Amino acid sequence: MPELPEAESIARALDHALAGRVITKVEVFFPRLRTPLAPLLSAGLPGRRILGCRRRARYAVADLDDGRALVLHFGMSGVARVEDARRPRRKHEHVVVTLDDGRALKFEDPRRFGAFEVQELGPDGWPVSLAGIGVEPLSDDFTGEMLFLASRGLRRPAKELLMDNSIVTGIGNIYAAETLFACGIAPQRPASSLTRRECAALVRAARRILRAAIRLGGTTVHDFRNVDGSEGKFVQRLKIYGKAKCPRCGSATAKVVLGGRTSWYCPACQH
DNA sequence: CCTTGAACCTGCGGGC
DNA sequence: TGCCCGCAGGTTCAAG
Repeated sequence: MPELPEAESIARALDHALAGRVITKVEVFFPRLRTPLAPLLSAGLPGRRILGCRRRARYAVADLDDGRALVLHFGMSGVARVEDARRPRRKHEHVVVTLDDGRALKFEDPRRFGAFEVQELGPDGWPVSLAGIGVEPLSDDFTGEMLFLASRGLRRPAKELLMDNSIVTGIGNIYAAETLFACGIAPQRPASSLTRRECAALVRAARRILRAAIRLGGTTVHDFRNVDGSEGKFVQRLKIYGKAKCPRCGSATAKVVLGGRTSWYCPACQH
C-alpha cells in the first residue's frame, strides 16, 4: 500500500501519538508477516519507553529507550492505528502493542506482506536491516547526475529505475507513473536511453510530486489509511495512474506491464 | 553483474 | 446467487 508519502504520513502521526509512551503489553495473533512475529514476544518490550518515530524508505522506525527500535513495513495492505486499547480486534490485526495511556498501536495487514520487527540500531543510527538501501529522494543525495550515473548500462525500463530501492527509495508504482508523465517520458524507455537533462527533470518532478503527496496525507486508491483512519487526499491530484484519458491531450491512456506492475502512460505525450 | 519471473497473501469487482 | 478470473501503493529470491 504505502509508498514514501504514505509511510511519511504514518511515521509523523506515530511520532505524535507514541512519543513518551511506555509499552505495557505486546500481543501477536498470527505466526508471521514477511518475517516471524514471535521475536516480538521475547524481546522484553513491556516497560520500554518509545522516544519517537521517524521514516527511512517505506519503513516507520519507532525508537525505544534502550537503543533498539520497532521497525514497521506496510507491504501492500498494512495499516497502523493508535486507538483505545479496549476497542475489539479487527480480523487482520496481527500485532497489538498496548501503551500506558490506555491506547494501543495496532498493526493490521490482510495480505501479510508487511513486517513488524524489533531491531538494534547500527553505527549509522538506523536499524541494521536498512543498511545498503538507496538514497532518500527528498535528500540532497538524490540528484540528476546521480540518477544519470545509476542508469548507465541498464536496459531495464526507466520506470523500474525509479522504483529500484537500491538506487532511490520509496518511489512505487503510483509515484513512478506520475513522475514519468510529468516529464513526458514513456515508462518502457530503456534507462540507458535517458539523457542527463531527462534525469534532472525526473528528479525535480519526483521531489515535487512526493512533497505534494506528503502535504495531502498520501494517496488512497484502495486500502491505505492514515493512523487516524483518514484517507490520503493526493488521489485527487493523480494525473495518469488509473486514468482512462490523458488530462493533457485527452487521448486514451495505455497500460503496459513492467516488472510485473501495471504502468499507465499516455502514448501521445510520453516518449 | 543484469534481467526476468515467480512467490508470498487476501479481498474485491466484473463477467458469466 | 455463486464461481472464476484478474487485479491491487511491495519485496525477495532463484534461474537464465
